[in-house]
Amino acid sequence: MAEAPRYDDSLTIALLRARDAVTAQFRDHVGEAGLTLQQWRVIRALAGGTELDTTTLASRCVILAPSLTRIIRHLAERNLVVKVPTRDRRQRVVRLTQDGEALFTSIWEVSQQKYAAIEDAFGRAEMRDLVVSLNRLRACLEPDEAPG
Amino acid sequence: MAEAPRYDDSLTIALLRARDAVTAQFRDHVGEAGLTLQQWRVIRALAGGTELDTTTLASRCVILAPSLTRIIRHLAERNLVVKVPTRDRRQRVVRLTQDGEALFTSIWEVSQQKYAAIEDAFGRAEMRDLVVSLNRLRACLEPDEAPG
DNA sequence: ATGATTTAATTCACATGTTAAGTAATCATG
DNA sequence: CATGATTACTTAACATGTGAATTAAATCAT
Repeated sequence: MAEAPRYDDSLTIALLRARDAVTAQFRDHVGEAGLTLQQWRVIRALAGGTELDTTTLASRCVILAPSLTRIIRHLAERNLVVKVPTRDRRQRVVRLTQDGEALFTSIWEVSQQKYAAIEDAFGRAEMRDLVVSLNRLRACLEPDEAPG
Repeated sequence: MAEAPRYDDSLTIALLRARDAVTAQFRDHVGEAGLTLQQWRVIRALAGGTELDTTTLASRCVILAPSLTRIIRHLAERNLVVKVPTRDRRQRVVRLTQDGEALFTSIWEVSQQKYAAIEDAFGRAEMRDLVVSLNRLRACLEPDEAPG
């Protein structure tokens, strides 16, 4: 039990709290548009006509496949995404509908402003360094990972 | 739409991925003991006879109150925690049972080893800097927060 | 070509995340 | 001491996180 790090100093807790603090900056705005943050990540990944399969979407949005299945079902029920036919019929490739693109546009600008506000508060260079550091941490722990 | 950050560079995604990578180091070991990572955070916060109310636990473990209610119910059903009587009967103060302390002990040592392995892989100084940076980020975004 | 294997998603079951509403105990005040 | 406000939790309802099992389609090895 000798030299346990103070609970507040633990990397796990620091990551959790930082993530909570950052996502809190966006949750209200995205929520007013009727989306969860996870749904927003999916829509953002598909913006601009991008067509993606479930596996790629899951990787880019950091959402597990079973969750993504449900999220896509929700978005499809609201006519925000549609399935795209594919050669390999195991794959589920989706893209945004016009409604989906419009919803993206209506959220994107303010979302960028809020991102910029975080940069202003924290420091642009510090933020760049932080992201680099986080990505290096991930690379250390997942040595054999294809770049997303 | 001009100068959107590349998706991989976004702070949100970097935080999500880093968190996933770090928690993945612990999930299997904690899971073999029959605990989720959230349950483990609660047990860790209570280890050594500490008695805590729901609000303090929620803050320290970065778990929302409704989730904590269920987690404590689960842990109580398994006889790992018990309620402690209080003057203010609105509060729910809990502590570990003997079984709970024993379970903590059985997990803690390996957990520390895994934490040390992350430090070795990433660098001790870099990790200290990263945690400081994450906590500063949180402080920037939540200016009026009492220290946990 | 055909059966074994692999791959891509989905489904299932249970746990947690999240917001809003509800409940009971305490506090502040007249 | 009565009562309205506040506090500490809990419930409820729905969405996502997570691992295991399942399904369907493509690929591989003969």
